[in-house]
Amino acid sequence: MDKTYSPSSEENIYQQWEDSGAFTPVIDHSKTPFTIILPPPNANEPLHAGHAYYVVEDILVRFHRMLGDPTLWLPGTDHAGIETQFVYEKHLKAEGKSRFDFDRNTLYAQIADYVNQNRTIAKSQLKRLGFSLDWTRERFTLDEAHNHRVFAVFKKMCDDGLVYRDEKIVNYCTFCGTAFSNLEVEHKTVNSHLWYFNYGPLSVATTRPETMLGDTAVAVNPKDPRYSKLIGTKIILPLVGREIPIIGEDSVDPKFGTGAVKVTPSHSPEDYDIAKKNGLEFIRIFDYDGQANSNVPEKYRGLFPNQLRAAVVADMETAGLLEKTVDYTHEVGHCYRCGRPIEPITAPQWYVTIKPLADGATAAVKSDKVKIFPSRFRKEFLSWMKGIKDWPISRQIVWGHRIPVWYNLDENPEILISYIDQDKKIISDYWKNLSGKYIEVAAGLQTLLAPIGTKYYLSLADAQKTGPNILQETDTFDTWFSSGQWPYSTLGWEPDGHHSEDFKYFYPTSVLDTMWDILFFWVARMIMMGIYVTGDVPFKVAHMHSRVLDGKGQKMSKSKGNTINPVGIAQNYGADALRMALVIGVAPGSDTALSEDKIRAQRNFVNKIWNASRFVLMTCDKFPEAMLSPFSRGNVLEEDKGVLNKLDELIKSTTANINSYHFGQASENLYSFFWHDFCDVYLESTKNREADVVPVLIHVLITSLKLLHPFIPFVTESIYQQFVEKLNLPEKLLITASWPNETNQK
RNA sequence: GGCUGCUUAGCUCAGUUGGUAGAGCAUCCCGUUUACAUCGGGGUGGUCGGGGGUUCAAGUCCCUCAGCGGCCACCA
Repeated sequence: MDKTYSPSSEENIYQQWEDSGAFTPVIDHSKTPFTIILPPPNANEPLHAGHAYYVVEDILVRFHRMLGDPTLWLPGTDHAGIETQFVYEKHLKAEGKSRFDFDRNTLYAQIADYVNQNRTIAKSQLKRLGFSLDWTRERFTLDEAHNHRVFAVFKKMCDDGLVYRDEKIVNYCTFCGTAFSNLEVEHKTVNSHLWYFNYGPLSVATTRPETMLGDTAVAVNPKDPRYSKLIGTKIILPLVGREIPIIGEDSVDPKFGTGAVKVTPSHSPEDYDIAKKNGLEFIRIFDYDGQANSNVPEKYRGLFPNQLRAAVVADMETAGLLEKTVDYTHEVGHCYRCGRPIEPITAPQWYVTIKPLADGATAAVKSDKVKIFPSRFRKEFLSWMKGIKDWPISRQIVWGHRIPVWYNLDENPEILISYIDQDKKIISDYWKNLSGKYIEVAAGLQTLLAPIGTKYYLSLADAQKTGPNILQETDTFDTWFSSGQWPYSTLGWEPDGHHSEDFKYFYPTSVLDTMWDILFFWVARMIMMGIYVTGDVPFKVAHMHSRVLDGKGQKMSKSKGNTINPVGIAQNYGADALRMALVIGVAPGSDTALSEDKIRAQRNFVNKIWNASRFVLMTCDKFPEAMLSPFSRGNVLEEDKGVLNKLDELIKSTTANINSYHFGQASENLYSFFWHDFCDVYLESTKNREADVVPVLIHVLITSLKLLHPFIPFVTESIYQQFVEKLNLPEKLLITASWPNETNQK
């Protein structure tokens, strides 16, 4: 053995594990399985330091494998809809192109190529970090099998009346060209202004002057004596000349601004509600690319919101109708992807009625059928569930599962179609003006926009029975609608009820581990959909692990240049050092600062284990006749009792700490025992002892290796192999060796 | 605005049911024919954010104040 541990052999060890079949469980109905589905990494970029936190799952999986449970850790990758398309569009931009240069099929194929390359990289990286995943069961969210399950569940939801289309206010990013759910909107504090506009008999205060062109009412509080007699009268909207009513609305706060609110139903969530309640007109003034449309006076058409704002304010001022401008700080929604302001806008979208699903999930969490750990996330979960809104599941992007509904164009001439024609020009027009060009339209199709109420079919065959000119919806599912079905889908749930053996045996899974930032996006959706589809929870425990920060406690980001490449670390210091550094002394769910110092310290620990083992092997060589005699708990000498008692405590505490997800404590105890109790004290004490110490030394070392193995699998396996050879141990691989029991009887 | 977490040694952080303060790194002294200098022995260093309360006993429970962070949220 070399004087220092070298991580260069780690890849060989991984290969040995994989070849041994240890990652693939044997289904045994007399035993309870232990199952984890890997949160599929996004297949759009190499892994980052956060992915190294899969180590939590590997610890659990290796622990249970050693306990003898049939243990499955199922790998996969996520197509990651908007995230991936966004990344890919950045590549396109670098080439001077954009998504508008391609028909949807071509764009999809390009992104698919890109993703396939990244999937290969991710797989090799996961292996490099030692994750004991069952690669024979690898999945991808756009696999045919997953696709057909997602579609079947959508159809089931339609049949159950849980799917509907509506043209509500949605969070729309005009740059990304798609709607988002509330979760994908980041609220940022913005220093802006309140503009006071004279609307004739009264004045309004607004943060969004540009939307006044779409005002269809002014609302006042009916109890406000200043305005109550104006209710029911009409005013002429400045700049536009349209007549709009003054209405009474309880939610208006008389103390804010002027106490009168301009109502823009198509561009403000609050105003949308007011309009629905009062039967107001909806005038959408922005198109989905963000430009002012033909509903505004000629001179404003084509302006983007910020340009329109300047123009409106200037014109109101010129008209003598701008009373004052006051500094005002408020929260504005921004696109979580591109960072631009979200435009609340009415748009037809597909929705899932969420209440029935949320009720099931809430009950499951309240009854602890799904335990959320650490418990503060349980509180967050329940309070979010309480206020949950219907889920907009459609996204106006290419990269994802295309929603499986089909339209007969001739039945729906008002469908708006964008396509690339034979001359490579983008045409955008209604079907009624395009009929006769079906083949060209279908070939160059980019998007279609079907008005609310458009008749649709849930299968292509059904649609084709009604006519020849059929197009599938171009919206895709929210990526979480797909990944929300990951647990039962990857295990082989089948819509026809003929589920796979895997599903029957491994579902519900044991633990779902992820970072807390996707508790609502993903964990909640999995619980809701899992219960709805299978009648059972998708996992019994949802464990939220820590967030990785840099050594100074700053969030890692490429722009800051403080990211850590986990594979680079593994090459320099060994995957074991990285793994240990991520878990040691970290409180459940808290942030962890990952510095190179910390990794180096753990590299030293790994080396310490290596050298202690070297010492034990040398002692074996010194007393070759003693090394094969078995360790016996019966005749333990006084001088060995101390270390054996501590070892027993360690077995007990490690087992308990892993079972209760206290990995930080478990690893700290292991570190402290091995370095101080075993090496500094006990090993030193054996240096002038005789052959009788050898069985004890071997016993304590091998037991320690077992306890350490879930945390630092490579070095422990590597050392174990030396002993297998020397002592001809019956268990040939540490990965499948048995977890220690307490042995020392006091 | 609602909810939630954090504040412990110079730095990064542990401390699971309350019982005389811990680790790693850094620092200082000593040590190398020794399994390991990616090491060993020893030391310096904290009135556990402030205040109050419960208790025989509080870093640990309760209240309050201050600072920092996170999540959620349609108030013009």
